[in-house]
Amino acid sequence: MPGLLSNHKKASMRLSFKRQPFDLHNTLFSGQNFRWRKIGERYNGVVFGNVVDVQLDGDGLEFTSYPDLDSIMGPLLRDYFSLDFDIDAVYDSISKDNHIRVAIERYRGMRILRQDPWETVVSFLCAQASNVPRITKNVEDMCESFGSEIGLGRHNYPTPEQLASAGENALREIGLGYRAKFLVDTARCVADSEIQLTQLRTASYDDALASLLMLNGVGDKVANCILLFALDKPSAFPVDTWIQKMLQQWYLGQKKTGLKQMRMWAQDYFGQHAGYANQYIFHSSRIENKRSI
DNA sequence: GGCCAGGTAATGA
DNA sequence: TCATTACCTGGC
Repeated sequence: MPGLLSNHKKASMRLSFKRQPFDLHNTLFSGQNFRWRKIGERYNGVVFGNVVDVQLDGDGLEFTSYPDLDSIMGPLLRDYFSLDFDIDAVYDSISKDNHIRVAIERYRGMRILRQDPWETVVSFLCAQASNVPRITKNVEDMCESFGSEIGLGRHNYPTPEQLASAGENALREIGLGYRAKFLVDTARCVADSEIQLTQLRTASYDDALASLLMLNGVGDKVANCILLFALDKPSAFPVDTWIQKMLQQWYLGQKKTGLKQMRMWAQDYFGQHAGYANQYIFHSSRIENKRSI
């Protein structure tokens, strides 16, 4: 159903980007965010409290938004999609060997989104020991049950206050399992301003990591996802089971090292944009694995 | 019908 | 510090 928003807004807006590679599909479906849906040639998602509908248009991104004006959403989406980010410079800096070069070549243009900190905390608390279909369902159910309705059939993430007052049992009822307690505990911390997530954008990597680790249910992996996808920490390097396997296969062999040690090794090896290397290794390993099943 | 998921916290050595 | 294990639930 293309033109989903056409009853509400006829105008659309186009954001151009300067001939840098941009792979919209793999950006939206590489496990950074779980709220985008492919509808025909277009992508429908919820960002900044709006239902947004986007499509690639040559070297530009065409979109419509509801309820806010496109002119307000334009700059926000330009930032969200990192359209002005010099991705080629990053490729140069992380191209340390053929493994990573092949991964980059395969998914050239896949970008790391600059997401809302709170939403990213919630997403990756839901993601632990789970899988993409289930995470997607959990997140959507949570938004429908506890988040405010926008219209066009979509809801916002619950705010920290909404999630805290929902309570652990209600979250278990919609299938979050043991993650329910982590979500409620963390929501309370944020609602009570025991942690200022957005301020962590200007903190150092080490300080922001230490702050996030104080949240119940946030360990090294989840914290690094939040740092990379929402808190402007390009060297963040989340080590999950996929990354672990690939690092062992490509670089470290089977010798046993702790996950944190692997993370630090990779940050040292790939440098200040290690997070981009992580995203390409993760995505290619997942696609490869799917093919072999 | 099991096994294992984009982990973490709580144990016990 | 390091290795184990319980924890919810649902894909596959």
